[in-house]
Amino acid sequence: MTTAALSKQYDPSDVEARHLRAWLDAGYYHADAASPSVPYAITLPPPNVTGSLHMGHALGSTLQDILIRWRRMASWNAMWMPGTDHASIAVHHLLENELKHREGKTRFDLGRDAFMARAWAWRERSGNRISEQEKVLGFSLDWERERFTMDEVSNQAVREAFVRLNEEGLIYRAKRMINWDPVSETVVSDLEVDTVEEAGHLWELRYPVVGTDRVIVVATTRPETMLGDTAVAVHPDDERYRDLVGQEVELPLTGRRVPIIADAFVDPAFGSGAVKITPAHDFNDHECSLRHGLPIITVIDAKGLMCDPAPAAYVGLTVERCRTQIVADLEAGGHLGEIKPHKVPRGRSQRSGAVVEPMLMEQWFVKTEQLAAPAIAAVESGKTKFVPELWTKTYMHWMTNIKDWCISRQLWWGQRIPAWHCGCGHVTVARAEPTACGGCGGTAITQDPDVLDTWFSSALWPFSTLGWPSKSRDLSTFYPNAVLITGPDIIFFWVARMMMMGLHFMGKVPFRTVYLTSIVTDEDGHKMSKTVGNVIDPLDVIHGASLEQLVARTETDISDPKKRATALAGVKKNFGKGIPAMGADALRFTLAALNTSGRYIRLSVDRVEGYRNFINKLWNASRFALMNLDGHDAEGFESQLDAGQLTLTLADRWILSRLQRVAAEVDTALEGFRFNDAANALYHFVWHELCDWYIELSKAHLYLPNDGSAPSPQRRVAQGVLAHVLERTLRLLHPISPFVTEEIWQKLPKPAHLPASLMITIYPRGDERLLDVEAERDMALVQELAVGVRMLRSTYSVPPSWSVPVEVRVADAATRATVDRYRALIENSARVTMTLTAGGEAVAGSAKEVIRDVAEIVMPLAGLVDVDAEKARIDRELAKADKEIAILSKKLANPQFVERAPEEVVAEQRARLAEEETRKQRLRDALAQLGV
RNA sequence: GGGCGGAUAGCUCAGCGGAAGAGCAUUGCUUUUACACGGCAGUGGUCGCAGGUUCGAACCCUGCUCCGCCUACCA
Repeated sequence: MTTAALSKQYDPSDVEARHLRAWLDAGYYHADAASPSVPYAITLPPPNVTGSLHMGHALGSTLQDILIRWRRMASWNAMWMPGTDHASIAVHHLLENELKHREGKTRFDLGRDAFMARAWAWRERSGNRISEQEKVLGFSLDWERERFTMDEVSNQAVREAFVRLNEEGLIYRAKRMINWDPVSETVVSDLEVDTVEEAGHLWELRYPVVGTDRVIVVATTRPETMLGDTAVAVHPDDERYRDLVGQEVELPLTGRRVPIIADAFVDPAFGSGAVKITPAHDFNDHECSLRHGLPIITVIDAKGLMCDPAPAAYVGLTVERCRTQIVADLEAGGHLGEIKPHKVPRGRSQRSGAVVEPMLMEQWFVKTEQLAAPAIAAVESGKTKFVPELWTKTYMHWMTNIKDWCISRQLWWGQRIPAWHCGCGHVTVARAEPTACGGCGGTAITQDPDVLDTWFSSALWPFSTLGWPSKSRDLSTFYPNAVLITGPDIIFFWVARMMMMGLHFMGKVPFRTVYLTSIVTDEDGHKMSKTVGNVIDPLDVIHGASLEQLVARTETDISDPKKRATALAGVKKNFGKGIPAMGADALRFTLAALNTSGRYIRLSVDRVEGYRNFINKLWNASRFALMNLDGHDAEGFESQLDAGQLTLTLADRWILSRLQRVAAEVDTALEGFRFNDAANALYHFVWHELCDWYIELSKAHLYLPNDGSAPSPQRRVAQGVLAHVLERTLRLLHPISPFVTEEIWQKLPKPAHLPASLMITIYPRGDERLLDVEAERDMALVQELAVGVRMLRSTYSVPPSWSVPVEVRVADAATRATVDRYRALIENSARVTMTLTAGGEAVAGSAKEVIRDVAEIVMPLAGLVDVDAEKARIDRELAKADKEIAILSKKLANPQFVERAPEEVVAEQRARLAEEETRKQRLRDALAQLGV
């Protein structure tokens, strides 16, 4: 055997690279749309080409790969679609930042074409880096199909969808209040704005009422917008102002006269009960202005600077500076009332961090009401299900309150809106660039400068990746997808929109299940962030990284010196010892095992180390197997096992039965997306059953000497069962940890008919017919007795070398027969020699352990027993028994329980009471024998 | 303001109507030829609080207290 090939500690570095290449070369990742197998498709949420993969990607993709590898092994036609997203605004932000810091330029200095060239170069680098990382993590994506949201096929799909929606009247262009990002100089959607409460002030402005000596006081958090005020509003029922409604105020600083109006949206209890109305720069005010036909005066421009209709003194000031100036000027004029500190909800652009300015602008919109209805119905009827189910509510809530979707962006990196403007005012929307205006026939037409919201192409992704609008074989085979796995943060951005577009264009839901992953945080529950210095990079976990490397990278990554300092402090605190290389398998196993239905996964290097240890345990169990499989005839053994021709030991029968159970458990768990249950079931099986018990017990047979040239029959069976169980276990583990399992599997002697790779073996399913209940029951007794003896040995510090004689008192003939039959197993694993008795005499100076109501272990330890310690231990046991007895007796004494509870429950409780009473008696005897 | 979650062993979390579980940490013992990234054996919990439903509640219902996350036009 090739024992020399296996090192004591598993080293993932060369193993992973080797199998990765082999799988790719063999084409195992590819799925054929023409395959007769049942399709199972997943579309990878395309990562943004903004950089590299983070832990959130690693989690989501690991879960997807587990499903894909599992289904592929279970003979489904499993297809996993890779791709990347152009991430319009995110890439803009990134490149524009770089431009600003490195060259001191804006994108406008550079120009559209040059900027696009840079963006393409960036996407090339980032896209390649991402796919390399995905390969390193072992993700079995169908690379032949790799796509990009801005490739030619996707562009075509986008134009087709836009044109159709336009023809159907579901796209319109209108001047609306929108959120404006004055740094990126583009509209952003409501979803791209984070509202945070920031400390600010509430200023009271005193507006004189025309023709009276009265003053109406309005409260505002944004005094500078008073330059664009066109009314003052009060509540219609507000007694204080009723007589003023219909009159005018004269605005300070501008001298403009504006009306006092009554509108029910005003809350009389807030501030003074009077509100200044700035229709061009506030959502509420704008709606109010529409109700009252007020003029709209824009005083803030696209760069966030005060502009023309404002008095010349303010033009060109930033909003903040203008605010200070206005307050000073108002005060000078005696128009300022009280100033109070106030928490101001302030919208900030998610990407640029700029304070978002509500502005009135012409934009393109998708009408969502009609599109949302089928998307709501599909979830209500269960055509698409959310897992965990609680997300259904989030989706429904959004969908039923959906607003029209603003799809235009004043950016360059993205799909250009397929609309051409003409001097005649007509807008021509077309799939291909038109040569003439569709209205007047004139040729002086120009394409709309705007690009589409990134999420427009993403919304089409589940079918645009399959060739839509062409009617491809891929489309008919792989649409709808089986499942979508993504983070809950993009339910609105993406999931909802794919549902709408999928149902609209394909007539079917895009996926049957939406599985929402947890969010990965650091071990304290904080979001991982470069500037905090708590980011665990998946590649660092796989390949390892020294503290020096982490520090160096942080230094180059963060240009702001202040942020760099906090980031470095974080890195040093969190990764003081660096990150050991733990391999992709360990990381994947960790992510699967920690993925509960909770909302967060607190990840730490320590956690991964725990599962790295598990991988190492598996490695060493395999190493042990390979060291002891000389002469093993896999082919012959398998056929004899199938034919039931083998004489199996209790341990053999038990582990084979347990294998069936764990296979069934894993199957059920994966079926229900309970990845943690699957991972934990395997962890427990490998470590605490296969390693702790089966391997230990099998040593007695595996260490038997070869009888001449041939191994002894007992040894052959032990070899066969070990090899068999290990081989099936590797298959079960493969979807979670593909590399180490493939590596071991390749080395394991196995029947010739098996394929060339573990990846394409058949996934084991638990077979109930192969369960051996009797073996499991007997083994449980063996384990209890062995553990009981070890406990006594440990308590009394019996040297490991001393094979203690013990008396085992058994309650009945059946138990006696079982214990007797498996005597060797117990004696071996507990290093003890047993005498079986029916009970009886006290043995002076002995320690005793009671095994339920079936047996007692008496260990004679003349002179060794610490009477006080033994008494304390037994007292503890007695207290437990007494407590149980009290609860059970009370229950059984309750006539209503006996009458109303199901018969089997009552019977069970009676049995337990009897058991506890026997146990108690034995414990009391033990105490009496101690002579205390 | 509205909505949704969470509160279970020192930590992180499973369990979600019929005997309190795991991993890590911790305490002994242990370098025995698969593994010290190991082995063996322990310690550790009136399941946030208060009511209710039930023969029976960590689990279902109500209220409360903390803690998260979405979401919203109190200027």
